[in-house]
Amino acid sequence: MPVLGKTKQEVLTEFRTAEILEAARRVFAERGFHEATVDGIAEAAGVAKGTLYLYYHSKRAIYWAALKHGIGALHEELEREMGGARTVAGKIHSFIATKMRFIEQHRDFFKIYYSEFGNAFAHPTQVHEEFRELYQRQARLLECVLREGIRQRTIRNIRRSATAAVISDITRGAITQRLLGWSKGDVENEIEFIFDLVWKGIGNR
Amino acid sequence: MPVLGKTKQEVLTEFRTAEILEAARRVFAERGFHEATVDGIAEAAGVAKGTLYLYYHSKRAIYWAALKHGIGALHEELEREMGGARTVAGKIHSFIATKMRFIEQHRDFFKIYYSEFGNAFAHPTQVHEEFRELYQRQARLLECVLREGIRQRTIRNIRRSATAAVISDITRGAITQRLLGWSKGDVENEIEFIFDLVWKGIGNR
DNA sequence: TGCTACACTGACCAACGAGTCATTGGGCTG
DNA sequence: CAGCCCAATGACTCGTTGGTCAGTGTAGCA
Repeated sequence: MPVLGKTKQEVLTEFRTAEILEAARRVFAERGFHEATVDGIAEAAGVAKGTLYLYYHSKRAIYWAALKHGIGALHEELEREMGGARTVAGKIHSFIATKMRFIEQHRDFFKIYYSEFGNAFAHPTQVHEEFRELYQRQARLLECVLREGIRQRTIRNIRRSATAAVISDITRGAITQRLLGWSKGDVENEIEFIFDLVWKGIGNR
Repeated sequence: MPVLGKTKQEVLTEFRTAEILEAARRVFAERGFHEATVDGIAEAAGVAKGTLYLYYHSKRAIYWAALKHGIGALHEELEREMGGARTVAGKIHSFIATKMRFIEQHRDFFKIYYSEFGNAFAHPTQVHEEFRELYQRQARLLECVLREGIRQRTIRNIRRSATAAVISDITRGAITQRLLGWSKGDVENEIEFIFDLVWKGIGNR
């Protein structure tokens, strides 16, 4: 009997799902998709292997769910933060800053996310397609802002989609370097540095 | 008996090695490290599996050798092309252009190279360390040019290493997008576009 | 208190693939 | 031409792991 909009089963499913996803994120981040074992995830989640298969039909499905969940959370945060900024420069700054800060809080997720770029070369199929979709949704946030900037003449009239890709790439690159421990130093400094470079690069004058 | 500087054995080893590496590059590029099988590589190379183990002691060793070989070739090309350019702007343009063009000729290698960035998260050890070394050797080529530009005042006085990383990242990003088929269009256009953005971003004025 | 439903368990299985090694055969030497 | 050497072979071993399913225990109900 459904009470308060949720049956007992729904509540349970939600709880287990969250538990498993959280463990999966940790294990996949630490070992990568192939080196991670389903047993390992089950142990980290504190359940038996069979239980995982009650909620996800395969190892890949678990991986994919963890990935999607993280991307969703990031996207929401980006929309919120960019929406809060008033100027074009502010929105672009916000994109870079939000993404860079989010990572410090969610290193595990980002390791999965970025390693998926590498893996994407190997799976030319369904998952790959869906991953691209999610990635480009982010790029589109930037494209909108760029369009506005060009209209206002604060930004030179350059190819929007290519420019959005470049901004994404720089941010992604900086984050990768940090995750690999190849660059340290204060995040906030890095944010300002990147924004400055970008803004000089795309701005009018 | 060594004749003309090479024994028969050396010639054979060289031949087999090249043969195997070429096949490995193809197979790893197509399937990724884990999904590729040693049997598959052997078949592609036209030899039996046992033969591979006469020349490399493990699957990883083959992978690593293929990766290193490609990085070496790219580095030589970069040095040559950048050395040929006379101005600072020319050298930076040359870095971007050489790398982007190289890819069109060596897509297989690049797929391995870039997927290694993802994999690097999982192997925090020896290989990872050596990979970083090779990556940073490339960044150093850029840093040198940046130093010169700053001295000449053609480039603003910005953090050299971070800037070098950014230029690498943009190029890498653009290449990744092409490899994944997410961006098409003429390579030469893309080179100009990226160079323009970079130069506006780092230049004085 | 007895019964049922079902979430959960973990021993088990089958497939797979890295790495081995006894055997082969072609080329070179004497 | 005999005989040896050793590169090449590929059937085999054996550890690993994704996925299964018969069995267990407990919460909730009558």
